[in-house]
Amino acid sequence: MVRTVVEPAISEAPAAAGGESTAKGEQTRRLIVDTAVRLFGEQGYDKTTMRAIAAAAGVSVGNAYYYFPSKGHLVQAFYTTVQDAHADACRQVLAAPGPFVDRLRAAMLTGVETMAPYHGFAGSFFKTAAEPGSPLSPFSADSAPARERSLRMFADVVDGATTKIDPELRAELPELLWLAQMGVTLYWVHDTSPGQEKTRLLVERSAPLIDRLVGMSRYRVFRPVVREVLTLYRLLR
Amino acid sequence: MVRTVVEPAISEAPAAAGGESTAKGEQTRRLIVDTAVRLFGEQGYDKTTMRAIAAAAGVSVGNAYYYFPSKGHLVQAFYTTVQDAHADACRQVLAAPGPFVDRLRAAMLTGVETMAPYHGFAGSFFKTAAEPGSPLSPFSADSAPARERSLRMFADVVDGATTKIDPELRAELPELLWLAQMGVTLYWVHDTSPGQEKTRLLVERSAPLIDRLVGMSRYRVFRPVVREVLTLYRLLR
DNA sequence: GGTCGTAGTTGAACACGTTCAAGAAGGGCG
DNA sequence: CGCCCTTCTTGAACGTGTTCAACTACGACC
Repeated sequence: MVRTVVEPAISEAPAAAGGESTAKGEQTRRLIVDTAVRLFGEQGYDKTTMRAIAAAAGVSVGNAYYYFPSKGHLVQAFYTTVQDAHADACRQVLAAPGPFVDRLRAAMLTGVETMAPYHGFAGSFFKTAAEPGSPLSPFSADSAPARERSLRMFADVVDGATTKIDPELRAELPELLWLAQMGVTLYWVHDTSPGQEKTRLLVERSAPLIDRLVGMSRYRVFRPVVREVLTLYRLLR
Repeated sequence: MVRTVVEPAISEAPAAAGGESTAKGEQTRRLIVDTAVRLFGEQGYDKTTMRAIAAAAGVSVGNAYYYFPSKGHLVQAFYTTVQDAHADACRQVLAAPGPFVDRLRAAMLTGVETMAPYHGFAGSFFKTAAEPGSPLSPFSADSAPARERSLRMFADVVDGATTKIDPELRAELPELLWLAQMGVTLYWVHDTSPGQEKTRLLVERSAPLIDRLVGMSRYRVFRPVVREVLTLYRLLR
C-alpha cells in the first residue's frame, strides 16, 4: 500500500496553554476529517465506510478511532462546516436592521439553501442524530458549540428587527426560532419533493405566519396565552 | 439443540380469499414475532440480536429473514401491540361524549401511560423509525394500518366533543391532533426526567392550551389566520 | 405411487462499526 | 548514549444485521 509520508511541518511551540494537541496529531486529525467530509459529500453516509475513509486518508482504521470516538463524530465536523456556511450566507442579509419577517425568512431560507446539496446525505445520517443519547443530537453536549452559534444567529435576527415585539416573548424568541428551524429541518429531511420545494414553501409561508403571531403578542388580549406558552416552554426545556 | 416439534394444528380451509399464508408459515411467523416482542421488552432493542431471537424461537437466522425483511419490521409488530393497548385503554374514557379538553387530555395521557414501560426500548429503536425511508416511520406505507387506527381514535376524540369548533378546522383536527401526538412522542423519547414526568406535564398543560386555541378558532377575527394555517398544512401534507 | 413446484428452512459468509493489545515514533532527561 | 514516557499507529478480531445458494418438507397433479 502506498503511504504518504507526512513531514513534521514547521516546528511548533510545545503546547503553550491548555493545548491538548501536537502538530503531528493535529495534522492527522485534519487529514482524516477532511477526507471523511469529502467522501460523505461524494457518496453519502452509509456508502462511506470507516475503512474507506481510512484507506483514502492513508491511515489505519484504528487510527481514525484514536481521534474520533465514532463515525457519528466525523459527521459533527461535516455539520459544523455546513453551519459555518449558513452563518456566512446570513451575515450579509442580516447586516442592516429591517422588518422581523424579512430577517426570519432570510435566515431560514438561506439555511435550507445551504443544506440543499446534502439532502441525500442528511437523510442517511439523520437517524444517528435523532437517537436520544447520540452526540449528534442537536440537544447534546457535543453539539453545544454548533447550537450556541445557531442561537446567536437567531438572536441577531431578533435584535435587528424593527418590528415591535412583546419584551417577555422577545427574550425567549431566539430559542423558539431555533426550535422552529429544527422543525423545518425535520420536515426538510423527510421532504421528497423535487428540489425540496415544499420545504421552501413551508419557510416562505410560515415566516409571515410567525410574524403575525409575534405581532399579535403585543395585544393585551393575548397576554395570558402567551405567558402560558412561555411558562410551559421554560418548564420543559 | 432442543427443537420444539410443531404439529400442523387444525386442518385449515386452504387460503379462502386472498390468504397469502399457510398454517405452517403463519405459525412460524407468530413464533418469531412473539419471541422478538418478548425479548425486546426484556432486554431492549440493541441487546436483542437477530441471532438471539432466532435461537430463542428455535429457528435459524435466515428463517427470521424469510418472514421479516429487517429487524425493524419486527419492531413494527411490537409497536402495533402497544398501540392496540392504547386504543383499548381509551375506549372506556371516550365512550361517553364530553368536553373536548377532557377527551384530548385522556387520549394523550393514556398514550404516554401505555408507552411508559417501553421508554428505554423506544429510545434505542427510535433512530430506526426516524430515518426518512424507513418502513418504521409513522409516515411510511408500512405504518399505514397503525396510522389509520390512531387517526380514527383522534377522530373519535373530536366527534364526541361537546365543545363548539369551527367546522373547517374540525375536519382537519383529527390529523392535526395525531401530528401533535407525534410531537409529544418525539419529546417523550428524549425525556430523561424520572418517570417521564415532564412529558406528562407537557400533556397536562398543552391540552387546555390546544383547547383554548381551538375554541378561539370560532371567532371571526381569527378566521384568516386559521385558514392560512390549514391551507399551508394541506399544501405540505 | 411418482414427480414436480412451491413454501419453508438452514448456516455459512459478507461487510460493516468498533475495540484492543501490541508496537513504533519521538522527544526529554540523566 | 540509554532509558523512559507519552503520543501516535497498526491490523487482527469481535459482534452485529443481512444475504444467499443449497437443501428439505409437503401438497397437488398425473
